[in-house]
Amino acid sequence: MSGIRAQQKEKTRRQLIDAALGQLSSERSFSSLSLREVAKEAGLAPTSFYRHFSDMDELGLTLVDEAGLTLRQLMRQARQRIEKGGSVIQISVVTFMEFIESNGNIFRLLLRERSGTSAAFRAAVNREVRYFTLELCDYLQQANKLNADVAFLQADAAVTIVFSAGSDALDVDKDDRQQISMRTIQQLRFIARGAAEFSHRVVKVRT
Amino acid sequence: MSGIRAQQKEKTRRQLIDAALGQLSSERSFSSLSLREVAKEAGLAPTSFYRHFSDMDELGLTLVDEAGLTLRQLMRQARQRIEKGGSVIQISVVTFMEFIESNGNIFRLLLRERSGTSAAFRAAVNREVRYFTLELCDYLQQANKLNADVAFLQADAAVTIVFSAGSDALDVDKDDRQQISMRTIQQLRFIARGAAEFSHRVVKVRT
DNA sequence: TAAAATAGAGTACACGTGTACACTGAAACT
DNA sequence: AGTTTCAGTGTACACGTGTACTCTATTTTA
Repeated sequence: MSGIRAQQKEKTRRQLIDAALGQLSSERSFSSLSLREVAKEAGLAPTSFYRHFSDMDELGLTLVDEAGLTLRQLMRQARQRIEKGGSVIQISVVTFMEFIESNGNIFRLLLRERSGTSAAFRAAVNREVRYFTLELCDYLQQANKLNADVAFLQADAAVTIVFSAGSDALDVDKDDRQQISMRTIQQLRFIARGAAEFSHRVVKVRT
Repeated sequence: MSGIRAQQKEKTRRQLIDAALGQLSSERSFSSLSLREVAKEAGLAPTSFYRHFSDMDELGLTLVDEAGLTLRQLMRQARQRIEKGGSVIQISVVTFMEFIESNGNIFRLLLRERSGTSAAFRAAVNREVRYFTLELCDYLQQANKLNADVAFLQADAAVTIVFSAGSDALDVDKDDRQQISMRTIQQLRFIARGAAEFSHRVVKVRT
Protein backbone atom coordinates (compact mmCIF):
# COMPACT_ATOMS: atom_id res chain seq x y z
CA MET A 1 0.00 0.00 0.00
CA SER A 2 3.04 2.29 0.04
CA GLY A 3 2.27 3.09 -3.54
CA ILE A 4 5.59 3.28 -5.28
CA ARG A 5 3.60 3.84 -8.43
CA ALA A 6 1.32 6.60 -7.15
CA GLN A 7 4.39 8.22 -5.69
CA GLN A 8 6.16 8.36 -9.03
CA LYS A 9 3.00 9.64 -10.69
CA GLU A 10 2.70 12.47 -8.23
CA LYS A 11 6.31 13.31 -8.89
CA THR A 12 5.95 13.67 -12.64
CA ARG A 13 2.71 15.56 -12.12
CA ARG A 14 4.70 18.08 -10.17
CA GLN A 15 7.26 18.13 -12.96
CA LEU A 16 4.50 19.14 -15.35
CA ILE A 17 3.27 21.87 -13.03
CA ASP A 18 6.76 23.18 -12.47
CA ALA A 19 7.55 23.00 -16.17
CA ALA A 20 4.51 25.15 -16.93
CA LEU A 21 5.30 27.65 -14.18
CA GLY A 22 8.90 27.76 -15.30
CA GLN A 23 7.99 28.71 -18.84
CA LEU A 24 5.92 31.70 -17.78
CA SER A 25 7.63 35.04 -18.15
CA SER A 26 6.91 38.60 -19.12
CA GLU A 27 6.87 37.53 -22.76
CA ARG A 28 5.18 34.17 -22.38
CA SER A 29 1.67 33.69 -21.10
CA PHE A 30 0.08 30.44 -20.04
CA SER A 31 -2.36 30.50 -22.94
CA SER A 32 0.56 30.66 -25.36
CA LEU A 33 2.06 27.50 -23.88
CA SER A 34 1.48 24.32 -25.82
CA LEU A 35 0.92 20.90 -24.38
CA ARG A 36 3.95 19.67 -26.28
CA GLU A 37 6.22 22.38 -24.93
CA VAL A 38 5.23 21.69 -21.36
CA ALA A 39 5.61 17.95 -21.77
CA LYS A 40 8.99 18.40 -23.36
CA GLU A 41 10.18 20.71 -20.59
CA ALA A 42 9.04 18.15 -18.05
CA GLY A 43 11.00 15.46 -19.90
CA LEU A 44 7.89 13.61 -20.98
CA ALA A 45 6.55 12.37 -24.27
CA PRO A 46 3.70 14.62 -25.45
CA THR A 47 1.10 11.92 -25.15
CA SER A 48 2.06 11.11 -21.58
CA PHE A 49 0.66 14.48 -20.59
CA TYR A 50 -2.80 12.94 -20.70
CA ARG A 51 -1.99 10.58 -17.88
CA HIS A 52 -2.10 13.61 -15.58
CA PHE A 53 -4.35 16.27 -17.09
CA SER A 54 -7.11 15.97 -19.66
CA ASP A 55 -5.94 19.15 -21.35
CA MET A 56 -3.96 22.35 -20.77
CA ASP A 57 -6.94 24.06 -19.18
CA GLU A 58 -6.94 21.54 -16.37
CA LEU A 59 -3.26 22.17 -15.77
CA GLY A 60 -3.93 25.91 -15.84
CA LEU A 61 -6.64 25.72 -13.20
CA THR A 62 -4.27 23.72 -11.03
CA LEU A 63 -1.74 26.50 -11.45
CA VAL A 64 -4.30 29.09 -10.36
CA ASP A 65 -4.99 27.05 -7.23
CA GLU A 66 -1.28 26.88 -6.62
CA ALA A 67 -1.13 30.66 -6.96
CA GLY A 68 -3.97 31.06 -4.51
CA LEU A 69 -2.09 28.99 -1.96
CA THR A 70 1.00 31.13 -2.38
CA LEU A 71 -1.11 34.24 -1.97
CA ARG A 72 -2.63 33.06 1.29
CA GLN A 73 0.77 32.05 2.54
CA LEU A 74 1.80 35.62 1.83
CA MET A 75 -1.04 36.95 3.93
CA ARG A 76 -0.08 34.79 6.86
CA GLN A 77 3.41 36.15 6.64
CA ALA A 78 2.10 39.72 6.58
CA ARG A 79 -0.10 39.15 9.61
CA GLN A 80 2.78 37.73 11.59
CA ARG A 81 4.84 40.80 10.81
CA ILE A 82 1.99 43.13 11.74
CA GLU A 83 1.51 41.46 15.10
CA LYS A 84 5.07 42.34 15.89
CA GLY A 85 4.17 45.99 15.48
CA GLY A 86 4.60 48.58 12.77
CA SER A 87 2.43 50.36 10.25
CA VAL A 88 -0.13 47.96 8.87
CA ILE A 89 -0.24 49.60 5.48
CA GLN A 90 3.49 49.80 5.05
CA ILE A 91 4.12 46.23 6.10
CA SER A 92 1.39 44.95 3.82
CA VAL A 93 2.75 46.77 0.81
CA VAL A 94 6.32 45.74 1.48
CA THR A 95 5.26 42.13 1.93
CA PHE A 96 3.32 42.23 -1.28
CA MET A 97 6.25 43.67 -3.18
CA GLU A 98 8.45 40.89 -1.87
CA PHE A 99 5.89 38.46 -3.18
CA ILE A 100 6.02 40.06 -6.62
CA GLU A 101 9.77 39.92 -6.61
CA SER A 102 10.04 36.23 -5.83
CA ASN A 103 6.84 35.01 -7.46
CA GLY A 104 6.61 37.23 -10.52
CA ASN A 105 5.39 34.51 -12.83
CA ILE A 106 2.70 33.32 -10.49
CA PHE A 107 1.44 36.87 -10.11
CA ARG A 108 1.55 37.34 -13.87
CA LEU A 109 -0.56 34.24 -14.24
CA LEU A 110 -3.21 35.67 -11.93
CA LEU A 111 -3.17 39.07 -13.60
CA ARG A 112 -3.49 37.70 -17.10
CA GLU A 113 -6.02 34.99 -16.52
CA ARG A 114 -8.19 37.39 -14.58
CA SER A 115 -8.94 39.17 -17.85
CA GLY A 116 -8.33 36.13 -20.03
CA THR A 117 -10.54 34.28 -22.45
CA SER A 118 -11.59 31.38 -20.26
CA ALA A 119 -14.58 31.96 -18.03
CA ALA A 120 -13.42 29.15 -15.75
CA PHE A 121 -10.02 30.81 -15.31
CA ARG A 122 -11.52 34.20 -14.63
CA ALA A 123 -13.82 32.71 -12.04
CA ALA A 124 -10.96 30.82 -10.38
CA VAL A 125 -8.78 33.91 -10.12
CA ASN A 126 -11.62 36.09 -8.90
CA ARG A 127 -12.37 33.53 -6.22
CA GLU A 128 -8.78 33.73 -4.95
CA VAL A 129 -8.83 37.51 -4.99
CA ARG A 130 -12.14 37.52 -3.15
CA TYR A 131 -10.69 35.40 -0.34
CA PHE A 132 -7.88 37.86 -0.14
CA THR A 133 -10.27 40.79 0.02
CA LEU A 134 -12.58 39.23 2.58
CA GLU A 135 -9.72 38.43 4.93
CA LEU A 136 -8.61 42.03 4.75
CA CYS A 137 -12.20 43.14 5.28
CA ASP A 138 -12.44 41.10 8.48
CA TYR A 139 -9.21 42.55 9.68
CA LEU A 140 -10.37 46.11 9.04
CA GLN A 141 -13.62 45.55 10.87
CA GLN A 142 -11.89 44.14 13.92
CA ALA A 143 -8.84 46.34 14.07
CA ASN A 144 -10.41 49.64 13.05
CA LYS A 145 -13.93 49.05 14.33
CA LEU A 146 -15.34 49.96 10.96
CA ASN A 147 -18.86 49.61 9.74
CA ALA A 148 -19.05 46.34 7.77
CA ASP A 149 -20.00 47.96 4.47
CA VAL A 150 -17.35 50.60 4.72
CA ALA A 151 -14.79 47.98 5.63
CA PHE A 152 -15.67 46.00 2.55
CA LEU A 153 -15.42 49.01 0.27
CA GLN A 154 -12.08 49.91 1.76
CA ALA A 155 -10.73 46.37 1.51
CA ASP A 156 -11.89 46.05 -2.08
CA ALA A 157 -10.34 49.36 -3.09
CA ALA A 158 -7.12 48.58 -1.25
CA VAL A 159 -6.73 45.20 -2.91
CA THR A 160 -7.38 46.77 -6.31
CA ILE A 161 -4.73 49.41 -5.70
CA VAL A 162 -2.19 46.93 -4.41
CA PHE A 163 -2.70 44.48 -7.26
CA SER A 164 -2.39 47.27 -9.76
CA ALA A 165 0.81 48.43 -8.10
CA GLY A 166 2.07 44.88 -8.23
CA SER A 167 1.42 44.84 -11.93
CA ASP A 168 3.36 48.08 -12.36
CA ALA A 169 6.21 46.70 -10.28
CA LEU A 170 6.69 43.56 -12.33
CA ASP A 171 9.10 44.75 -15.00
CA VAL A 172 10.90 47.44 -13.12
CA ASP A 173 14.15 47.87 -11.22
CA LYS A 174 14.57 48.15 -7.49
CA ASP A 175 14.48 51.94 -7.31
CA ASP A 176 11.29 52.18 -9.32
CA ARG A 177 9.74 49.48 -7.20
CA GLN A 178 10.56 51.53 -4.16
CA GLN A 179 8.86 54.54 -5.74
CA ILE A 180 5.79 52.47 -6.53
CA SER A 181 5.69 51.19 -2.96
CA MET A 182 5.72 54.70 -1.53
CA ARG A 183 3.07 55.87 -3.95
CA THR A 184 0.90 52.89 -3.06
CA ILE A 185 1.31 53.39 0.66
CA GLN A 186 0.18 56.97 0.35
CA GLN A 187 -2.82 56.01 -1.77
CA LEU A 188 -3.84 53.38 0.76
CA ARG A 189 -3.66 56.08 3.43
CA PHE A 190 -6.03 58.22 1.39
CA ILE A 191 -8.47 55.36 1.23
CA ALA A 192 -8.13 54.51 4.90
CA ARG A 193 -8.62 58.10 5.90
CA GLY A 194 -11.61 58.52 3.60
CA ALA A 195 -13.17 55.32 4.86
CA ALA A 196 -12.70 56.38 8.46
CA GLU A 197 -14.46 59.67 7.76
CA PHE A 198 -17.39 57.92 6.14
CA SER A 199 -17.65 55.10 8.64
CA HIS A 200 -19.87 57.18 10.92
CA ARG A 201 -22.52 57.76 8.30
CA VAL A 202 -24.70 55.06 6.79
CA VAL A 203 -23.43 53.65 3.52
CA LYS A 204 -25.99 51.77 1.52
CA VAL A 205 -23.82 50.03 -1.05
CA ARG A 206 -22.37 46.57 -0.83
CA THR A 207 -21.41 44.15 -3.59
CA MET B 1 -4.62 63.25 -57.68
CA SER B 2 -7.95 62.14 -56.29
CA GLY B 3 -6.30 58.82 -55.49
CA ILE B 4 -8.95 56.31 -56.33
CA ARG B 5 -6.37 53.70 -55.48
CA ALA B 6 -5.26 55.15 -52.13
CA GLN B 7 -8.90 55.57 -51.27
CA GLN B 8 -9.67 51.92 -51.89
CA LYS B 9 -6.59 50.91 -49.94
CA GLU B 10 -7.66 52.93 -46.95
CA LYS B 11 -11.06 51.30 -47.15
CA THR B 12 -9.77 47.73 -47.00
CA ARG B 13 -7.34 48.76 -44.29
CA ARG B 14 -10.35 49.78 -42.25
CA GLN B 15 -11.99 46.48 -43.09
CA LEU B 16 -9.01 44.71 -41.57
CA ILE B 17 -9.14 46.85 -38.44
CA ASP B 18 -12.87 46.35 -38.08
CA ALA B 19 -12.56 42.64 -38.76
CA ALA B 20 -10.03 42.35 -35.94
CA LEU B 21 -12.11 44.43 -33.53
CA GLY B 22 -15.19 42.47 -34.48
CA GLN B 23 -13.60 39.16 -33.59
CA LEU B 24 -12.69 40.24 -30.08
CA SER B 25 -15.00 39.00 -27.37
CA SER B 26 -14.94 37.76 -23.83
CA GLU B 27 -13.66 34.42 -25.10
CA ARG B 28 -11.36 35.65 -27.85
CA SER B 29 -8.31 37.82 -27.28
CA PHE B 30 -6.33 39.68 -29.89
CA SER B 31 -3.30 37.48 -29.38
CA SER B 32 -5.39 34.42 -30.18
CA LEU B 33 -6.42 35.91 -33.51
CA SER B 34 -4.58 34.64 -36.56
CA LEU B 35 -3.63 36.66 -39.58
CA ARG B 36 -5.63 34.29 -41.74
CA GLU B 37 -8.77 34.63 -39.67
CA VAL B 38 -8.66 38.40 -39.76
CA ALA B 39 -7.99 38.46 -43.50
CA LYS B 40 -10.83 36.04 -44.11
CA GLU B 41 -13.24 38.07 -41.99
CA ALA B 42 -12.25 41.16 -43.98
CA GLY B 43 -12.91 39.30 -47.21
CA LEU B 44 -9.26 39.27 -48.20
CA ALA B 45 -6.82 36.63 -49.29
CA PRO B 46 -4.39 35.86 -46.44
CA THR B 47 -1.39 37.17 -48.32
CA SER B 48 -3.09 40.47 -49.11
CA PHE B 49 -2.90 41.29 -45.42
CA TYR B 50 0.74 42.24 -45.95
CA ARG B 51 -0.23 45.11 -48.24
CA HIS B 52 -1.50 46.88 -45.11
CA PHE B 53 0.40 45.61 -42.08
CA SER B 54 3.74 43.87 -41.80
CA ASP B 55 2.34 41.48 -39.19
CA MET B 56 -0.42 41.11 -36.61
CA ASP B 57 1.50 43.11 -34.05
CA GLU B 58 1.36 46.17 -36.25
CA LEU B 59 -2.40 45.76 -36.60
CA GLY B 60 -2.65 45.34 -32.85
CA LEU B 61 -0.80 48.54 -32.09
CA THR B 62 -3.11 50.33 -34.49
CA LEU B 63 -6.03 48.92 -32.53
CA VAL B 64 -4.56 50.22 -29.29
CA ASP B 65 -4.27 53.68 -30.81
CA GLU B 66 -7.85 53.40 -31.92
CA ALA B 67 -8.80 52.49 -28.37
CA GLY B 68 -6.91 55.49 -27.03
CA LEU B 69 -8.86 57.79 -29.32
CA THR B 70 -12.14 56.32 -28.14
CA LEU B 71 -11.02 56.78 -24.56
CA ARG B 72 -10.19 60.45 -25.03
CA GLN B 73 -13.45 60.99 -26.82
CA LEU B 74 -15.09 59.55 -23.74
CA MET B 75 -13.31 62.06 -21.53
CA ARG B 76 -14.48 64.96 -23.64
CA GLN B 77 -18.00 63.71 -23.31
CA ALA B 78 -17.63 63.44 -19.54
CA ARG B 79 -16.25 66.97 -19.25
CA GLN B 80 -19.14 68.38 -21.24
CA ARG B 81 -21.58 66.71 -18.90
CA ILE B 82 -19.73 67.94 -15.85
CA GLU B 83 -19.80 71.52 -17.08
CA LYS B 84 -23.57 71.29 -17.11
CA GLY B 85 -23.44 70.58 -13.39
CA GLY B 86 -23.75 67.50 -11.22
CA SER B 87 -21.49 65.36 -9.09
CA VAL B 88 -18.13 65.00 -10.83
CA ILE B 89 -17.49 61.53 -9.49
CA GLN B 90 -20.90 60.20 -10.32
CA ILE B 91 -20.93 61.58 -13.84
CA SER B 92 -17.47 60.22 -14.51
CA VAL B 93 -18.36 56.74 -13.35
CA VAL B 94 -21.64 56.67 -15.25
CA THR B 95 -19.90 57.87 -18.40
CA PHE B 96 -17.24 55.23 -18.02
CA MET B 97 -19.81 52.51 -17.58
CA GLU B 98 -21.56 53.64 -20.73
CA PHE B 99 -18.23 53.33 -22.48
CA ILE B 100 -17.81 49.77 -21.25
CA GLU B 101 -21.28 48.88 -22.38
CA SER B 102 -20.86 50.10 -25.95
CA ASN B 103 -17.13 49.47 -26.39
CA GLY B 104 -16.64 46.29 -24.43
CA ASN B 105 -14.23 44.74 -26.87
CA ILE B 106 -12.04 47.82 -27.12
CA PHE B 107 -11.82 47.96 -23.35
CA ARG B 108 -11.04 44.24 -23.19
CA LEU B 109 -8.22 44.83 -25.63
CA LEU B 110 -6.71 47.49 -23.37
CA LEU B 111 -7.12 45.39 -20.24
CA ARG B 112 -5.56 42.32 -21.74
CA GLU B 113 -2.70 43.85 -23.61
CA ARG B 114 -1.77 45.89 -20.58
CA SER B 115 -0.61 42.68 -18.93
CA GLY B 116 0.13 40.89 -22.16
CA THR B 117 3.29 39.35 -23.53
CA SER B 118 4.35 42.12 -25.88
CA ALA B 119 6.42 44.91 -24.34
CA ALA B 120 5.38 47.22 -27.19
CA PHE B 121 1.71 46.59 -26.47
CA ARG B 122 2.11 47.11 -22.77
CA ALA B 123 3.92 50.38 -23.38
CA ALA B 124 1.25 51.56 -25.83
CA VAL B 125 -1.58 50.83 -23.44
CA ASN B 126 0.21 52.37 -20.49
CA ARG B 127 0.80 55.50 -22.54
CA GLU B 128 -2.93 55.83 -23.21
CA VAL B 129 -3.79 55.25 -19.57
CA ARG B 130 -1.19 57.83 -18.54
CA TYR B 131 -2.78 60.48 -20.76
CA PHE B 132 -6.05 59.63 -19.14
CA THR B 133 -4.57 59.96 -15.66
CA LEU B 134 -2.73 63.20 -16.35
CA GLU B 135 -5.83 64.88 -17.71
CA LEU B 136 -7.69 63.91 -14.57
CA CYS B 137 -4.74 65.13 -12.50
CA ASP B 138 -4.88 68.55 -14.14
CA TYR B 139 -8.57 68.72 -13.53
CA LEU B 140 -8.18 67.89 -9.84
CA GLN B 141 -5.51 70.51 -9.36
CA GLN B 142 -7.59 73.21 -10.95
CA ALA B 143 -11.01 72.30 -9.66
CA ASN B 144 -10.08 71.23 -6.15
CA LYS B 145 -6.98 73.40 -5.66
CA LEU B 146 -4.99 70.39 -4.68
CA ASN B 147 -1.30 70.09 -4.16
CA ALA B 148 0.21 68.74 -7.39
CA ASP B 149 1.60 65.56 -5.83
CA VAL B 150 -1.58 64.77 -3.97
CA ALA B 151 -3.58 65.40 -7.12
CA PHE B 152 -1.46 62.93 -9.02
CA LEU B 153 -1.79 60.26 -6.37
CA GLN B 154 -5.52 60.77 -6.28
CA ALA B 155 -5.86 60.69 -10.06
CA ASP B 156 -3.75 57.57 -10.32
CA ALA B 157 -5.72 55.77 -7.63
CA ALA B 158 -9.03 56.87 -9.11
CA VAL B 159 -8.13 55.66 -12.60
CA THR B 160 -7.00 52.33 -11.17
CA ILE B 161 -10.26 51.89 -9.29
CA VAL B 162 -12.39 52.88 -12.26
CA PHE B 163 -10.56 50.62 -14.70
CA SER B 164 -10.85 47.74 -12.29
CA ALA B 165 -14.55 48.42 -11.90
CA GLY B 166 -14.84 48.48 -15.68
CA SER B 167 -13.22 45.09 -15.79
CA ASP B 168 -15.71 43.77 -13.25
CA ALA B 169 -18.59 45.27 -15.19
CA LEU B 170 -17.74 43.63 -18.48
CA ASP B 171 -19.59 40.33 -18.18
CA VAL B 172 -22.38 41.33 -15.94
CA ASP B 173 -26.04 42.32 -16.26
CA LYS B 174 -27.50 45.78 -15.81
CA ASP B 175 -28.37 45.42 -12.15
CA ASP B 176 -24.92 44.21 -11.19
CA ARG B 177 -23.37 46.99 -13.23
CA GLN B 178 -25.45 49.43 -11.25
CA GLN B 179 -24.16 47.88 -8.03
CA ILE B 180 -20.60 48.15 -9.25
CA SER B 181 -21.14 51.79 -10.17
CA MET B 182 -22.39 52.65 -6.71
CA ARG B 183 -19.55 50.79 -5.06
CA THR B 184 -17.05 52.59 -7.26
CA ILE B 185 -18.55 55.99 -6.62
CA GLN B 186 -18.28 55.44 -2.90
CA GLN B 187 -14.69 54.26 -3.20
CA LEU B 188 -13.79 57.33 -5.25
CA ARG B 189 -15.30 59.45 -2.50
CA PHE B 190 -13.07 57.76 0.05
CA ILE B 191 -10.07 58.60 -2.06
CA ALA B 192 -11.16 62.18 -2.70
CA ARG B 193 -11.83 62.73 0.96
CA GLY B 194 -8.54 61.20 1.99
CA ALA B 195 -6.64 63.24 -0.56
CA ALA B 196 -8.28 66.43 0.58
CA GLU B 197 -7.25 65.70 4.16
CA PHE B 198 -3.69 65.09 3.15
CA SER B 199 -3.42 67.97 0.71
CA HIS B 200 -2.49 70.36 3.50
CA ARG B 201 0.54 68.38 4.55
CA VAL B 202 3.61 67.85 2.45
CA VAL B 203 3.65 64.61 0.49
CA LYS B 204 7.01 63.55 -0.76
CA VAL B 205 6.17 60.81 -3.23
CA ARG B 206 5.58 61.19 -6.96
CA THR B 207 5.96 58.61 -9.72
C1' DT C 1 -0.64 56.07 -75.22
C1' DA C 2 3.07 53.21 -73.38
C1' DA C 3 5.38 51.97 -69.09
C1' DA C 4 5.64 51.49 -64.24
C1' DA C 5 3.54 50.70 -59.86
C1' DT C 6 0.72 48.19 -56.87
C1' DA C 7 -3.58 46.01 -54.42
C1' DG C 8 -5.05 41.68 -54.35
C1' DA C 9 -5.42 36.48 -55.60
C1' DG C 10 -3.59 31.89 -55.84
C1' DT C 11 -0.23 28.24 -55.04
C1' DA C 12 2.97 25.98 -52.28
C1' DC C 13 5.73 24.82 -48.40
C1' DA C 14 7.62 23.80 -43.89
C1' DC C 15 6.32 23.80 -39.27
C1' DG C 16 3.98 23.14 -34.79
C1' DT C 17 -0.16 21.66 -33.02
C1' DG C 18 -3.59 18.18 -30.40
C1' DT C 19 -4.56 13.62 -30.04
C1' DA C 20 -5.88 8.65 -31.56
C1' DC C 21 -3.80 4.28 -31.37
C1' DA C 22 -0.89 0.34 -30.42
C1' DC C 23 2.81 -1.02 -27.62
C1' DT C 24 6.00 -1.95 -23.41
C1' DG C 25 7.65 -2.90 -18.95
C1' DA C 26 7.13 -2.64 -14.25
C1' DA C 27 4.07 -2.41 -10.23
C1' DA C 28 -0.14 -4.09 -7.96
C1' DC C 29 -3.40 -7.32 -7.19
C1' DT C 30 -5.45 -12.19 -6.67
C1' DA D 1 3.04 -17.30 -9.69
C1' DG D 2 -0.06 -15.57 -12.95
C1' DT D 3 -2.90 -11.79 -14.25
C1' DT D 4 -4.25 -7.20 -14.49
C1' DT D 5 -3.37 -2.32 -14.29
C1' DC D 6 -1.30 1.65 -15.94
C1' DA D 7 2.55 5.41 -16.50
C1' DG D 8 5.10 6.39 -20.22
C1' DT D 9 6.76 5.76 -25.38
C1' DG D 10 6.59 6.10 -30.42
C1' DT D 11 4.18 6.51 -34.64
C1' DA D 12 0.95 8.66 -37.44
C1' DC D 13 -2.39 11.91 -39.04
C1' DA D 14 -5.14 15.90 -40.18
C1' DC D 15 -5.22 20.64 -39.43
C1' DG D 16 -4.14 25.62 -39.07
C1' DT D 17 -0.42 28.57 -39.21
C1' DG D 18 2.89 32.44 -41.39
C1' DT D 19 4.83 33.71 -45.47
C1' DA D 20 7.74 33.39 -50.01
C1' DC D 21 6.71 33.48 -54.66
C1' DT D 22 4.32 34.27 -59.01
C1' DC D 23 0.63 36.13 -61.53
C1' DT D 24 -3.26 39.52 -62.75
C1' DA D 25 -5.91 43.56 -63.34
C1' DT D 26 -6.20 48.25 -62.76
C1' DT D 27 -4.63 52.72 -61.52
C1' DT D 28 -0.96 56.01 -61.84
C1' DT D 29 2.78 58.14 -63.93
C1' DA D 30 5.78 59.71 -67.81
